[in-house]
Amino acid sequence: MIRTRFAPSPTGYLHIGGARTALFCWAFAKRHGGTFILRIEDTDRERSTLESEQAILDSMDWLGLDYQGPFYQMQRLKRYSEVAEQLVREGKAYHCYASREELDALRESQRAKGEKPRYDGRWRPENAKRAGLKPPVGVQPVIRFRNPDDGEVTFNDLVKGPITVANSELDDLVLMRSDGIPTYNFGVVVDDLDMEINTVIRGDDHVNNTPRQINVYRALGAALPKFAHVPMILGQDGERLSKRHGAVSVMQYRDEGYLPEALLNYLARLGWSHGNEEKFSSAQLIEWIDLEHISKSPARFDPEKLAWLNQQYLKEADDARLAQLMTPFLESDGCDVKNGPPPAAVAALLKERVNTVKQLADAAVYFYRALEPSDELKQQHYTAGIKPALADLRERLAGIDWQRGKINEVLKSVVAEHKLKLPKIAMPLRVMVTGEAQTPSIDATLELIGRDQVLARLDLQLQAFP
RNA sequence: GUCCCCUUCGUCUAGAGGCCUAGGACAUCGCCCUUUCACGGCGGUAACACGAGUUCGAAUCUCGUAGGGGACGCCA
Repeated sequence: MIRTRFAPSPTGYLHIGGARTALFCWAFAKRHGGTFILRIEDTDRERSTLESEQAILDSMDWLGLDYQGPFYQMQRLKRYSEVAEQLVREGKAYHCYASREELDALRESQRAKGEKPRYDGRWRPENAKRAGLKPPVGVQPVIRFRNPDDGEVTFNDLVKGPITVANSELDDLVLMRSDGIPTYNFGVVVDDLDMEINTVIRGDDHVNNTPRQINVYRALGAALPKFAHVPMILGQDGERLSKRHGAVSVMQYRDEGYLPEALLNYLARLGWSHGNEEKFSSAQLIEWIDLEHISKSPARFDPEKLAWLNQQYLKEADDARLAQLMTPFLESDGCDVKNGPPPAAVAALLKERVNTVKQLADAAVYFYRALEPSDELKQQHYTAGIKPALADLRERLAGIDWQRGKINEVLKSVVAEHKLKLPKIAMPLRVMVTGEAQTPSIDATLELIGRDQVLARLDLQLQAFP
């Protein structure tokens, strides 16, 4: 039985890199009929916030990644110190009284000498004894793990293959801080053990932590989970993704009118592949997901391809759903949606011309209120000599059955009688009614806007004609 | 600085020694469709980082170089 987990720290919104990791964990668990756990790693009291936690939960929800939990590390404090004390008793960990200043100085001098900064083991019992170190009074010690001095740690990463690190590269990491809260490297191990996580899928940035954690597992006499480290997502410039790259949080994509299934699909395809498949559902992802096809190198985030995918999903999305998503945008733009054309019909007409729901709403505005054409458009399309034909058209539109086919007939006959080409009259008509030069086919557009509105707008604009 | 990892079109990738004169997708360019703009259809440009090996044969294996990323906290 596969058990995976996603363990974000609530120090910020859920960003797309985290979302992708969560997606892989989720899909992999589902693929094997296993369990996917959400664990909130809230041991950083400085930076953890309730808002962040909520944002993470909301994002998971919006993406449809269902989980068991959430579990909170701050509710398991007792358990960590239990395990840490046990390690101390067994001589596998020890108390360290070194001050932060002392450690900073140590690191700095090491760096200056071109060495890898690392704790020197000064409070290891035998060293402290030899040096005659006595625990300073009133200082709360941290608990450090006694890392093996020799040998090396090798593990077979399910994505990257075998990875080996010499123990001489590792130092004695802090397990428990002086305030009794576990550090990340200790918390994960205890939790993953207690929660029986057997497949750890997480970001690339944890590769270097893995050997340390493996040593802790061993000290605990525990069996190792399998590790799979997925590469990071980079910005378009190849730099680590950050706010400066624009939208990086899942919520932003929701707010800009992306569909969760599109984001999920894009994220899945970024750094993972199933042959040449580009567009696939979560169900298909679950069926196909495997760790072998996750690429080893970081991928750049491409907003254009996401936009394209979103458009693909938009095209086939249910009109009523789109109407619902689009309405708030419209209303905040001052449109009276209730008294205008049915938004589902509007969405149906526009959805294959836009990339996002927000764009959909932007494109729908003229269905709900008149937009004044720009001077440039007027100049371009309000040509001399065309006014009689337009006036004629206006009169005929007033008397027909208001439906697309009839509108089209009138249009054609006016064009014929005035010996014009269709675009010659369709363009000014379009601009007059919608204020724009680019809209869906004019008959369908007119039909939806409604006769009263169309006539009123025509009357107004006809005055502006030369 | 030290250690770990990575390297196929601009981007995401297929590729697991001969199927590769390297395939797909986004982007880009051109044509078609067309009542504008889209959608759609067709076609084009474009890549195995470099250098040595191994092999009858290498994008695929090995080594080196260069470049990129990551980690070195009482952060996660």
